[in-house]
Amino acid sequence: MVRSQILEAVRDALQTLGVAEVPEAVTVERPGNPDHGDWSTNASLVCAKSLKKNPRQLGEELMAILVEAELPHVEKLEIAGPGFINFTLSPSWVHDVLRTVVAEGIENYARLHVGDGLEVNLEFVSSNPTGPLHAGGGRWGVFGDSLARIMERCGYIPHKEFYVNDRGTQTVLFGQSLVARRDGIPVPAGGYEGEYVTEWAAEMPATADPTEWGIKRALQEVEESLASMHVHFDTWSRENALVESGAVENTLIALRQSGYVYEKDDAVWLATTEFGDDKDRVLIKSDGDYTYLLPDVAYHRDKYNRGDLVIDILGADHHGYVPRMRAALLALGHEADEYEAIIGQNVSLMRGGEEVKLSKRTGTMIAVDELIDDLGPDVTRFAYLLQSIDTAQTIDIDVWKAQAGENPVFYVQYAHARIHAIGREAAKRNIVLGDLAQTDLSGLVDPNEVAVLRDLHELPEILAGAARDRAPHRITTWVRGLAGNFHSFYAHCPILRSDVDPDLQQARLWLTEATRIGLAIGLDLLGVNAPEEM
RNA sequence: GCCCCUGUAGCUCAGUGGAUAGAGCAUCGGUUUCCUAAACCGUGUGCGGCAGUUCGAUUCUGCCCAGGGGCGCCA
Repeated sequence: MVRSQILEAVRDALQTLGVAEVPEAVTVERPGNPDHGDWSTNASLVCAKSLKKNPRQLGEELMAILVEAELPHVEKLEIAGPGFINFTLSPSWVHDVLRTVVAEGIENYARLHVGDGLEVNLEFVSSNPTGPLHAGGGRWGVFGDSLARIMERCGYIPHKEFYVNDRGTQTVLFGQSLVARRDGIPVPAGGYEGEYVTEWAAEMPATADPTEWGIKRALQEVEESLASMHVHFDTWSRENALVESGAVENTLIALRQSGYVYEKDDAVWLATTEFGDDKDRVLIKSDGDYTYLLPDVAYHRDKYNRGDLVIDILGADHHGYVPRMRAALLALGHEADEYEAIIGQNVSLMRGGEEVKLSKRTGTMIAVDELIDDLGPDVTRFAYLLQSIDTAQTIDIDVWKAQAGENPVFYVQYAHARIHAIGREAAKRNIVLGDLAQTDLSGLVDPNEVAVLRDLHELPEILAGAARDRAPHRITTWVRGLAGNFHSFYAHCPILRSDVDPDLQQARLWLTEATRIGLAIGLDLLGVNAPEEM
């Protein structure tokens, strides 16, 4: 679109002036200050040195070429500040944006191909099947699901997986805890003391295997919680299944063949320090049982059957785990760029002005269900996706509940519902939306109208950045901005009022239609409902 | 001690190698003879500190300070 046309012209001009390879640092950006035009390039600042010219002088030469090029929509060019070239465009450029958005629609606008069909395996949540999903796990669920949506729209083929550690110490302890609660005896040391254990123990049939039953019960709970936030997985993988299929033993053989396995103190070790880990790691304990690591390596190996790039989304408390997994995969011959770990910072919850501790074992935890019950799935998702995954998050339940009227989710949803309300009102007034091709958009010059269209123009770029940087919250930020500019437009620019010129009315109706498309795309990427009325 | 994340407005958080750093909440004050006021408009002492790289650093690098998380033959 416009921006890339300008950038191309700038790069061409630089080459004409003798810049053999135009640096990546040469960019075209939206200046913060409207006095600096619609677009601005730093080209002369970046390239002045290599051409041994001062930036203003180079700017003059660039400008002469750019004027010659007669770029579409460009009305004025000027040099400002230390040597920026500012482009002022006629409003017609945003009108092209409107036509593009409407023509491509929800399905195709901001549908990118940067992913080039790469199959990406995303593993997230993967909590122990020893209790309900806690609010922290909910963050990874919503983040992973939204990232998958974003990557899919960018041309990747995402595959969402949940890994179930249905084997090992924790699940056994959990089973024992259930039995203890059922029989009224003390929970074993390090066992699970949450209230849910007592509740579930009461449901447990006498004949059931406690560990097996407990895992099933917990998984059912977790799956329902995730589903209630519209988080679904393509594959649920079981640790036990990997043991039974021989995948774990095969992985051990493969690791041995790599030459990085050795025995010491009756245990089997992997020399992960050869790949940058702090210390070597045990694969098989001296008691003969696997550590967590070995089956997990087998699992990661298995995941490459369902993706060429494997991404783990982990909580901050697991970040120390990443170097050993990376080392194991490198030992098995995978390339460094085939594995990636996203570390999410922790979530804490506030209620009644106090922090609610999240621990399955001590029992003072808040399950995601409680959050969803209090806030609903849309608010819960939006709250989770409001900020960067790199930031420790505190969700104050009281605030999100109390704010119900002026909450960012409703603010955005209301913008969408408002557009539908306009449509309903238009029908009531027998105002019919005409053919866009026949519509004169030249009346859309109000700053509020232009602001909405500029937002829409930015979506593909924002989306690409969100996918590249694994940052769904950029979509949240963008969609809030679009909703805000739309509300301003609505307040300042009457649409259906009888004193509005018919041509302008049609143009504004098309503007609302383009906005509807943008909001629907943004909300869908977040997995938040776009209501037609509220 | 080592590793990861964070430090931006009273609070919760966005944001950018550039020319005047934003939003919501909170405060105070405005807006409705025809489109939903869940909205709009106005109101601000802020980039933890010190160096370095750069034409230019809040953004990149190093160190320091502060907060969170991790450093098991647990997961």
